[in-house]
Amino acid sequence: SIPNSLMLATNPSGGGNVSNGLTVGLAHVGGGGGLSSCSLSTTNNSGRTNFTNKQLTELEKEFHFNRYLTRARRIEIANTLQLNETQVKIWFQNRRMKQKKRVKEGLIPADLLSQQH
Amino acid sequence: VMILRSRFLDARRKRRNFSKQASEILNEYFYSHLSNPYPSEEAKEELARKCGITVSQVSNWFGNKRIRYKKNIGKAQEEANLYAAKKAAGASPYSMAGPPSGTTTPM
DNA sequence: TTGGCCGATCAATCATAGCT
DNA sequence: GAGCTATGATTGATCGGCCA
Repeated sequence: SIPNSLMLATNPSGGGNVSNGLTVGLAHVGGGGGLSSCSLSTTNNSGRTNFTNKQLTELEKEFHFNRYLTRARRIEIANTLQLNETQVKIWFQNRRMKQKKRVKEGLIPADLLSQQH
Repeated sequence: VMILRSRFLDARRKRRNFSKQASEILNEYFYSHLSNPYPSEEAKEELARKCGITVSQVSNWFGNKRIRYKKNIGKAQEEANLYAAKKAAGASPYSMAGPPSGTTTPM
């Protein structure tokens, strides 16, 4: 009867990181030399993927070109970057929220939110 | 963990701890709403205004606070008691509008 | 009914502040 | 100044709600 209590890690609007099956690329956080310039992302024990610099750079590049992805483009990017479609979709979703937040805080011009290529 | 990424200008590098007064206000709210430590957007705005920080910072603070409180309830209990006592004493210079919904033994 | 998006949040991690 | 803890910020991913 206390749905919003922190007890049992429940919360009002979901969230939480129940480890899912995402295991793209190498399935371990390399100990020593795993530089992010590698093309394959790694996944830590909690299931969180560590995107590589290359993947992030490409995703950013694509985002600046277009904030929304078509299904076809998503598949293309996923294949190119060796990520799955969901990861690409979620990345763009998070990226849009990040941009929105920055606009709200006046860190970047608002007209970026309406730009479309 | 060697993922350096291109975060050279990461805002994390310039962080400043909030003022003691701001922390007091946030903690006061948190511990008086322990059963539901999820402030509404309006409450966040009011907290942000009173603390002199942004709404995002308020959200970050509550996100961190909830997680860290859960991770160490025992340690936090001490802090909880402190704010509970303050509340009981009525010495709440940073009172928020709206009804508190917390207790000291939830979560 | 299905899939994408939004908004809020979680959880892990990063990087710095601050104390010993 | 080194070492360690506290703390604010970031971000991949999840959850519920909304909509076409």
